[in-house]
Amino acid sequence: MLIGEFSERSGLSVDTLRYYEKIGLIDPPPRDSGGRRQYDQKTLIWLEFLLQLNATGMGIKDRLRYAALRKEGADSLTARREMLELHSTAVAEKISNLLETQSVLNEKIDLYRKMERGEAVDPLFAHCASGKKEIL
Amino acid sequence: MLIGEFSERSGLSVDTLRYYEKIGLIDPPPRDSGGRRQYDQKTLIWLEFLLQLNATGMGIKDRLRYAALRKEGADSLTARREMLELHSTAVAEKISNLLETQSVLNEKIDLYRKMERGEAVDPLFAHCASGKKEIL
DNA sequence: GCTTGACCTGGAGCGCACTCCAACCCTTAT
DNA sequence: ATAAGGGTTGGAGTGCGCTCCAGGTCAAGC
Repeated sequence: MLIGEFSERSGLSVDTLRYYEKIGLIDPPPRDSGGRRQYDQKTLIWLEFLLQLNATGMGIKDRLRYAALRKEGADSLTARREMLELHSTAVAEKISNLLETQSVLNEKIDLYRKMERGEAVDPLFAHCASGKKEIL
Repeated sequence: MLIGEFSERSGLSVDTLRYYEKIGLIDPPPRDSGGRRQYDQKTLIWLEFLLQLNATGMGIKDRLRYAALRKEGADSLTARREMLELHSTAVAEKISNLLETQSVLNEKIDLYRKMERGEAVDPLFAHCASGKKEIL
């Protein structure tokens, strides 16, 4: 599979693919007679996993580290598991933060609805005589 | 309250505070006789809300837009509510993506545990005669 | 044989969100 | 009076993660 097709399948731009290769996230694939990159299915699967790490907020440096461990082979199994466990904890934390903040957001939305109906006044002005002006 | 104290209370660096002022996220506070910024409690509350938007992945541009609406006063109430609703939906999506990816992560961790105990073989090599080398 | 279009390289540029710096000014304590 | 420890400014620099570009090569179809 040439880079164009690989790009479509992975959802990454051609430039990004070459960039990932340059920085070492994916191995340089073999080339065809004309010097063009020939990607295979395995690389796609690997890349998709990388993208999931990415989607959960793992930065390039850590993905690089993970990729480097993977290249070391079976010896790095435990190290990789530990990395993933750490990351999983971080993701869990991120999720709970998001949940918490989302409830703040929804409370604010409710407040706004009430204010729109004139049923509430901006809390930042609740102590004032006139509750007309709002600032939240 | 001077910028140093405000910085500590908000958890933002002094530089970031001045940066936020420069780009318009927070209003220029009044100055004391010596030209030093004097922050008040309200700004702190507002800033904390901004930080929550930030924590849920709202970029500076959108926070700027929200800040601009807020400056318009009560007229922008509905617009702001709509912004928050959109954002809340985005956050919900983000949460569900994270949850999904987290389960992928945990499956992988389990697989690694099994591989470490020799109870499993790398799926990418399951079709091979020798399941010794692994690549996941 | 020529055009078209996808690929190649190295390197520059970009947008975000800060972060740091030099050079200066005030206030306060000694 | 002076030195320390805040504060001020404008502007440059940083790190991340791409993204774009010029100028070139190659393969396949008409």
